[in-house]
Amino acid sequence: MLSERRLQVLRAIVQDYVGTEEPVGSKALTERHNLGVSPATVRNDMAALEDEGFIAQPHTSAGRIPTDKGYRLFVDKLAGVKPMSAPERRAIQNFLDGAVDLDDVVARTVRLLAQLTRQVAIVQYPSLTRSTVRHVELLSLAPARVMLVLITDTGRVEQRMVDCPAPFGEASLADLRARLNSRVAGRRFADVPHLVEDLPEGFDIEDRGTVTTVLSTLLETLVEENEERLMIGGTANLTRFGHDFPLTIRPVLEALEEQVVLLKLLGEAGDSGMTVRIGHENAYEGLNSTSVVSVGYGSGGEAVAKLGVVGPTRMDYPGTMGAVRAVARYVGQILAES
Amino acid sequence: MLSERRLQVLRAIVQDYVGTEEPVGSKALTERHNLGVSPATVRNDMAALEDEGFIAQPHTSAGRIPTDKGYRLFVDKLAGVKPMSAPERRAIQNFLDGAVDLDDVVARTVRLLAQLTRQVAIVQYPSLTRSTVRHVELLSLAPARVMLVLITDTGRVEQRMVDCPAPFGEASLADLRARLNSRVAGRRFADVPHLVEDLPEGFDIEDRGTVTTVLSTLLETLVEENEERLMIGGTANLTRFGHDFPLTIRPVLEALEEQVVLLKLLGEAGDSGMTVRIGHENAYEGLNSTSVVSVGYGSGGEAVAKLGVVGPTRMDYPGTMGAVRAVARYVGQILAES
DNA sequence: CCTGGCACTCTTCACATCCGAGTGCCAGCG
DNA sequence: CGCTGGCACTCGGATGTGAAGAGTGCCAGG
Repeated sequence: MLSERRLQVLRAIVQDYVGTEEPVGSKALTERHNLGVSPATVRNDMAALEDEGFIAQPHTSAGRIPTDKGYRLFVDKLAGVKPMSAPERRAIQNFLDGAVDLDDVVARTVRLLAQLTRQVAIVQYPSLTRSTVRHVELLSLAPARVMLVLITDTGRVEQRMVDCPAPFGEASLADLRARLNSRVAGRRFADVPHLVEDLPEGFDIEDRGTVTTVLSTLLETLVEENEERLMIGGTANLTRFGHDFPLTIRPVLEALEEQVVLLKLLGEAGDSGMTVRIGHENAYEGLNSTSVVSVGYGSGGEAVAKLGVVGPTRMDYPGTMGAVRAVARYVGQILAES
Repeated sequence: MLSERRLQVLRAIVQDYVGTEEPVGSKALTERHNLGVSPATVRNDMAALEDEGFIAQPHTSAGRIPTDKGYRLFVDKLAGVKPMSAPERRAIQNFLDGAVDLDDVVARTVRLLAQLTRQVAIVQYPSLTRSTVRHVELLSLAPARVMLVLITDTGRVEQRMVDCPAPFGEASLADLRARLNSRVAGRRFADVPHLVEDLPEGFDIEDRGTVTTVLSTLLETLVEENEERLMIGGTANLTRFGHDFPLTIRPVLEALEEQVVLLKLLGEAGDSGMTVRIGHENAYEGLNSTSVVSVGYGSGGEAVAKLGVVGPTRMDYPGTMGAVRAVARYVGQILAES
């Protein structure tokens, strides 16, 4: 086990490196932090830390930089979450309060996160399956064409066109709409499939085909992989990434374009509490030089989606985590109000 | 006026520079293009072209590169639009045909454009005001809470929450819905404002406030600046931008985050036909080292929105223009079908 | 008007050098 | 036993020099 001082040395290395972006040497360390020991002692500690794999030297005669393992220890044991200041919290709230609809909430959240953390922000739309049905609407656009609109309690609206196998009268439509809503309104989307199972049975034989078609479109919309959407922002912050620019940034931009990758990324993160994935802990190779900080947010107790940021492994973890947590909290509040 | 040969020299310079990304000299030119004259002659021509401002030297003893003015001449007079090959056209069509809703169409279009041109793609959602109303739906979510849903013939759906000044009965709602639709269905959104002007007058005094509120929300939704949405993609292509990376790419990424800037960008482009804005022709400073190729697209004769790409001024103009035009054409077809 | 020749200009690259930050190790001290 | 100062060593980054090469402008001659 590492001695207390060695942990302090590691903490100091992480903090300095995050601040300066340059390998930090023993002398600089003793000067900037009063560790109460000489550079030589620190050098011994550093050698030990390097043996354990917490820090590394870019080349023989340079200072040390933290490894992914070093950051991991730092995040787990050495650093807390830095709470937002009161003015910051107020600013967050004010900014989010101005939103007019869900798209706007998400868009504002992305901007906010990107600005606060100076990193790339990712915000997932509230999951349908984890939300509650507020209303299901059916509109007849043509004799055999129906538009299906799902509305959740989080304000999300999803619509889908349905081509019916047979013309569907206005009366039948109203009937279906009423029965459907009486069954599912107020219920969780996840429960919808078995709530509507036997619905077609109550209809005339000639309408049954259409009812079935509408329902299957409804169920399709709820399939996990279709229903996930997200928004990203702050990609301009990637330019502050580091020195070996094109090589690092390229795969990150590519990853950000692949919603599938991002969704998986957020999906892998723990369901409750904040998750920090550092460097190679990320399954996707392009993100091996980044860290992802994510957390679930929700209107009530349960998380309905996640949000987070992607930044260089060399990031201000306490600050980032503080910002992410605070934003998630306020977004949850906003959603609960609407 | 420039002689025929000098124009050919300019064309050759543009083509070579676009291909190699390196300043092109007189000797290389005569070798790669059979101009039928010697390097010395070309040198004279180049000197003339430089005097006129079409090309420039990065430094005294280097080859020439085209200036914005040079590209402009190239695009206007020297190059055509390179049509897509048959397999390419088929691929475009296949790819777009798979879309399930408007969001999907737009998302696929962005991907497609980015892939074809290897540049950053921007696709605007069909403008509300330039589309036709298919249906206006009103849903009662709570006694004094109505959801307004607008559906266009292009498949776009916009929803807005309305807090009513007074409870609004289901009957009144149905009444309003019917009257509203009979007035505006099938009409252009742009005409909606004066079509509904006197609508409140037909209602009981106690409902009139709510009707007015609903209508004003409807009109707000149509205000130009609110109703424009767009999607971008292919930002990873920015990494192939050039050498002086961070400096060029940063402002571009920033511009791409500012939807306002992009909308203005597309807005400034001509309404019909393809527009190419080269380097400093772009009003927004951050895009001074990029060119923007854009064109309107629409389901029928008239353009309902625009799409385009942003790339380095050093781009393959004929190819890019060909891709942009082809994609716009097919998107129009898809929208018309839905 | 075109051409070959020529002197000139600059950038780029390779190579050599120097400097300093940082290290590891060791002997000595508390 | 752990901490310290001292010291030799390493290596990367900065700086400088020189040669090579690409490209130019200009001029005299066809």
